[in-house]
Amino acid sequence: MHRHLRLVRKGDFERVYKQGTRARGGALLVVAAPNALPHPRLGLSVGRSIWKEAVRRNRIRRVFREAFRLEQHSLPSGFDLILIPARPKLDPVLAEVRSELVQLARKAASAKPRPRKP
RNA sequence: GGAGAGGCCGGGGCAGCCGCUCGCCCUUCAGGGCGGGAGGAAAGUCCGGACUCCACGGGUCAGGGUGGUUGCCAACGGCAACCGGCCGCGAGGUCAGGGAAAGUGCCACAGAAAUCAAACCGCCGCCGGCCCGACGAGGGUCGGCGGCAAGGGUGACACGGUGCGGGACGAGCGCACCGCGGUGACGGCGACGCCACCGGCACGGCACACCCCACCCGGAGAAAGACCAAAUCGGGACGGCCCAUGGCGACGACCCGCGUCGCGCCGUCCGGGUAGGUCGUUCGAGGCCGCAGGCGACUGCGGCCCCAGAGAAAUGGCUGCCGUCUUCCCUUGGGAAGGCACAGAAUCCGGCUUACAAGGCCUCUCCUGUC
RNA sequence: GCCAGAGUAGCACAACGGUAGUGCACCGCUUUCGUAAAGCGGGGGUUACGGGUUCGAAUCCCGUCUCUGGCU
Repeated sequence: MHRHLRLVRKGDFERVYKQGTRARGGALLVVAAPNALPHPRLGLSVGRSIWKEAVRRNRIRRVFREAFRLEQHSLPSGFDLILIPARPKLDPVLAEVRSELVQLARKAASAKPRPRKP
């Protein structure tokens, strides 16, 4: 996907974590924050605690990215979305991730921003 | 046919659609076309280098590493060939494999004794007492003196082992063979091998205990480092304004007055530097093929090829057909379901180590059977 | 990317190269009307794993795995 659809800067991640709203499902944890752009942007965070092997973490990133690519027009526009695996040892299935992504992104986007403790 | 030893290959294949990333080209700046796009271990980070920056006059010491020999290599703790010990009938495997007469230390328990030797049970001789016999010969027993280290027993290990002779019993006391040590000749670049002679035998083990000897080693690491450079902050230079005729400081030798400059504001420029960006960044001790040299590791020459370069980090998703394995079903023959490892580049090379499904190949050894 | 440290009974920890122990926990007994505490007795270990040195290894050496921590 194009570079402008991705979340790149360290500052962007910190802004979303600080101001964003969260929604959790069986496979995904979505953090959403408005970005003043006419399209959504994607950020990924897959740490070593999910899988020890790099291959498996790459697999999760690729499935998440593919789900975002296929559903980007069904997502609420003007939001930055950070996708985090909801639990360790996740073996992602594309169809489930797609439907859950749309559902959780809409839920998070409509929720009221709630200031989190630093 | 069975049981083994050593080494190697492999890492599913072909298409279609939708995507990602890099390079080149076209472009109406929307995009389009063509080509490249994970590994043998990319892994662990255990060694060695290249490349950067820092430090640096030399030597010694300290600290760390290596440890049969000769070679290969940019270098190595890697590799090759050879030597020696141990294991295996063998093919082969394995070994940090220098020094224990430079010094220090340790060797528990058991045992008499664990290393300048020593003697528990013992064996033998002499002397004396007692007993049997007869007061003798001979024998038994107790004590003393002396000789011995063969046998028993302890142990992981006990001044070498086996045999013969010898002797009161014994003992390298003598001899033969083996082992050990020394000297010399010969072969080999060398580790070492082999032969002869001499010595009757002493020098237990542990340096993967400290240590000694020989050789090697400066430190940090691409988040190294170089360049460009917003916003903000403060620094410097120049110009202008303001001087409330005030405040502080400097200068005009000193005091008073007075004057000039600066501290203030604005503008321009300069250098430092953060976010961010660019380079380093992929052509290299590079692959493949052939010829030549070498037992080999490897080297030389010639030809051909360009083979990932991301950066909150690309190499993906879906589908069809074929291959292969397992299970099940009807049983010429097919069908269905499920599976097809270990694992993901981050500056780059040379090794080592570890992980790895199914399958396949080469060489060699031993046993058995048949011709 | 780079670099340290640790691994011993269910838990927390000991152990000059010479029979692996201590406390808590567990089981049984004593004590009590009963329980707790206390006392006595007992079980429980491939010393993370695989090799090597040594007569002998938790300890020394090499490799592997796991965990923890640090720098950036």
